Amino acid sequence: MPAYWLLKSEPNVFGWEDLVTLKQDKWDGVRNYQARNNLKAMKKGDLAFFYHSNIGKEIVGYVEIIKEAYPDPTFTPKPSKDNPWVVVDVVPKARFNKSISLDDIKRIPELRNMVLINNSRLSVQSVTQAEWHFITNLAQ
DNA sequence: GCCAACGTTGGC
DNA sequence: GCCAACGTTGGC
Repeated sequence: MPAYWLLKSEPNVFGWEDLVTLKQDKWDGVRNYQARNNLKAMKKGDLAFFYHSNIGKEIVGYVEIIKEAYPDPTFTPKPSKDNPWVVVDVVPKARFNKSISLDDIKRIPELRNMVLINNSRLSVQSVTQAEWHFITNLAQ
Protein backbone atom coordinates (compact mmCIF):
# COMPACT_ATOMS: atom_id res chain seq x y z
CA MET A 1 0.00 0.00 0.00
CA PRO A 2 1.68 3.21 -1.10
CA ALA A 3 1.56 6.42 0.86
CA TYR A 4 0.40 9.61 -0.79
CA TRP A 5 2.04 13.03 -1.01
CA LEU A 6 1.87 16.39 -2.71
CA LEU A 7 4.83 18.19 -4.25
CA LYS A 8 4.69 21.87 -5.09
CA SER A 9 6.62 23.62 -7.79
CA GLU A 10 6.36 26.91 -9.60
CA PRO A 11 5.73 25.97 -13.23
CA ASN A 12 7.84 28.85 -14.53
CA VAL A 13 10.77 27.39 -12.61
CA PHE A 14 10.10 23.67 -12.94
CA GLY A 15 6.72 22.46 -14.16
CA TRP A 16 5.09 19.20 -15.16
CA GLU A 17 6.30 19.51 -18.75
CA ASP A 18 9.88 19.88 -17.54
CA LEU A 19 9.60 16.63 -15.63
CA VAL A 20 8.07 14.88 -18.66
CA THR A 21 10.96 16.11 -20.79
CA LEU A 22 13.52 14.80 -18.31
CA LYS A 23 11.54 11.54 -17.80
CA GLN A 24 13.02 11.37 -14.29
CA ASP A 25 14.40 13.89 -11.85
CA LYS A 26 15.51 14.42 -8.31
CA TRP A 27 13.30 16.58 -6.17
CA ASP A 28 15.99 18.93 -4.93
CA GLY A 29 16.23 22.29 -3.25
CA VAL A 30 13.97 21.58 -0.27
CA ARG A 31 15.24 23.76 2.59
CA ASN A 32 12.54 23.34 5.17
CA TYR A 33 12.76 20.71 7.88
CA GLN A 34 9.11 19.71 7.86
CA ALA A 35 9.21 19.25 4.10
CA ARG A 36 12.49 17.35 4.39
CA ASN A 37 11.02 15.03 6.99
CA ASN A 38 8.26 14.21 4.53
CA LEU A 39 10.85 13.46 1.85
CA LYS A 40 12.61 11.12 4.29
CA ALA A 41 9.34 9.33 5.03
CA MET A 42 8.72 8.53 1.37
CA LYS A 43 9.04 4.95 0.23
CA LYS A 44 9.72 3.60 -3.21
CA GLY A 45 6.37 3.18 -4.94
CA ASP A 46 4.67 6.04 -3.09
CA LEU A 47 2.68 8.45 -5.23
CA ALA A 48 2.64 12.25 -5.15
CA PHE A 49 0.44 14.90 -6.71
CA PHE A 50 2.28 17.51 -8.76
CA TYR A 51 0.97 20.96 -7.83
CA HIS A 52 1.70 24.14 -9.75
CA SER A 53 2.04 27.00 -7.27
CA ASN A 54 1.71 30.71 -8.06
CA ILE A 55 0.86 30.12 -11.71
CA GLY A 56 -2.10 27.81 -12.28
CA LYS A 57 -2.52 26.89 -8.65
CA GLU A 58 -3.69 23.42 -9.55
CA ILE A 59 -2.82 19.75 -9.30
CA VAL A 60 -1.90 18.75 -12.83
CA GLY A 61 -0.93 15.10 -12.44
CA TYR A 62 1.01 12.73 -10.25
CA VAL A 63 4.44 11.18 -9.96
CA GLU A 64 5.88 8.02 -8.48
CA ILE A 65 8.77 7.91 -6.02
CA ILE A 66 11.36 5.59 -7.55
CA LYS A 67 14.28 6.24 -5.18
CA GLU A 68 14.13 7.01 -1.49
CA ALA A 69 15.84 9.91 0.26
CA TYR A 70 19.57 10.53 -0.22
CA PRO A 71 21.72 13.65 0.35
CA ASP A 72 20.86 16.69 -1.77
CA PRO A 73 23.85 17.25 -4.11
CA THR A 74 22.79 20.86 -4.74
CA PHE A 75 23.69 21.74 -1.15
CA THR A 76 27.40 22.40 -0.82
CA PRO A 77 28.22 23.41 2.73
CA LYS A 78 31.60 23.58 4.38
CA PRO A 79 32.35 21.11 5.73
CA SER A 80 30.37 19.04 3.28
CA LYS A 81 29.42 16.33 5.79
CA ASP A 82 27.00 18.77 7.43
CA ASN A 83 24.28 18.36 4.85
CA PRO A 84 20.87 17.97 6.48
CA TRP A 85 18.97 18.07 3.16
CA VAL A 86 17.79 15.21 1.01
CA VAL A 87 16.18 14.51 -2.34
CA VAL A 88 14.08 11.69 -3.75
CA ASP A 89 13.89 10.58 -7.38
CA VAL A 90 10.55 10.83 -9.14
CA VAL A 91 9.07 9.92 -12.52
CA PRO A 92 5.91 11.37 -14.07
CA LYS A 93 3.06 8.85 -14.02
CA ALA A 94 0.00 10.57 -15.43
CA ARG A 95 -1.21 13.99 -16.38
CA PHE A 96 -4.81 14.52 -15.31
CA ASN A 97 -7.48 15.08 -17.94
CA LYS A 98 -8.87 17.73 -15.67
CA SER A 99 -6.53 19.67 -13.39
CA ILE A 100 -7.83 20.22 -9.88
CA SER A 101 -7.49 23.83 -8.86
CA LEU A 102 -6.98 25.28 -5.42
CA ASP A 103 -10.43 26.84 -5.77
CA ASP A 104 -11.93 23.40 -6.45
CA ILE A 105 -10.22 22.00 -3.37
CA LYS A 106 -11.45 24.83 -1.17
CA ARG A 107 -14.97 24.33 -2.42
CA ILE A 108 -15.15 20.60 -1.72
CA PRO A 109 -16.04 19.67 1.87
CA GLU A 110 -14.22 16.33 1.67
CA LEU A 111 -10.97 18.17 0.97
CA ARG A 112 -11.19 20.91 3.54
CA ASN A 113 -8.59 19.31 5.78
CA MET A 114 -5.91 19.12 3.12
CA VAL A 115 -2.51 20.49 4.10
CA LEU A 116 -2.63 22.56 0.92
CA ILE A 117 -5.30 24.70 2.56
CA ASN A 118 -4.14 24.61 6.15
CA ASN A 119 -0.39 24.89 5.68
CA SER A 120 -0.15 26.29 2.19
CA ARG A 121 3.52 27.18 2.35
CA LEU A 122 4.73 23.64 3.02
CA SER A 123 6.31 22.41 -0.22
CA VAL A 124 6.17 18.68 0.51
CA GLN A 125 2.88 17.61 2.04
CA SER A 126 1.20 14.38 3.03
CA VAL A 127 -2.14 13.47 1.47
CA THR A 128 -4.61 11.00 2.97
CA GLN A 129 -5.83 7.99 1.07
CA ALA A 130 -9.35 9.44 1.05
CA GLU A 131 -8.13 12.74 -0.36
CA TRP A 132 -6.04 10.94 -2.94
CA HIS A 133 -8.91 8.85 -4.22
CA PHE A 134 -11.34 11.74 -4.21
CA ILE A 135 -9.02 13.90 -6.30
CA THR A 136 -7.95 11.20 -8.74
CA ASN A 137 -11.60 10.32 -9.37
CA LEU A 138 -12.47 13.97 -9.89
CA ALA A 139 -9.58 14.50 -12.29
CA GLN A 140 -10.58 11.84 -14.80
C1' DG B 1 2.64 44.45 -6.24
C1' DC B 2 0.93 43.64 -1.70
C1' DC B 3 0.86 41.36 2.41
C1' DA B 4 -0.26 37.44 5.71
C1' DA B 5 1.81 33.46 7.43
C1' DC B 6 5.60 31.22 8.63
C1' DG B 7 10.55 30.11 9.48
C1' DT B 8 15.14 31.65 10.71
C1' DT B 9 18.54 34.57 12.77
C1' DG B 10 20.82 37.02 16.20
C1' DG B 11 21.04 40.38 20.06
C1' DC B 12 20.14 40.49 24.70
C1' DG C 1 15.51 31.14 26.07
C1' DC C 2 12.92 35.08 24.43
C1' DC C 3 11.53 37.82 20.84
C1' DA C 4 12.25 41.55 17.33
C1' DA C 5 13.82 41.85 12.82
C1' DC C 6 14.22 39.99 8.64
C1' DG C 7 13.57 36.85 4.52
C1' DT C 8 10.65 33.76 1.85
C1' DT C 9 6.53 31.72 0.11
C1' DG C 10 2.46 31.93 -2.23
C1' DG C 11 -2.40 33.44 -2.55
C1' DC C 12 -4.83 37.41 -3.81
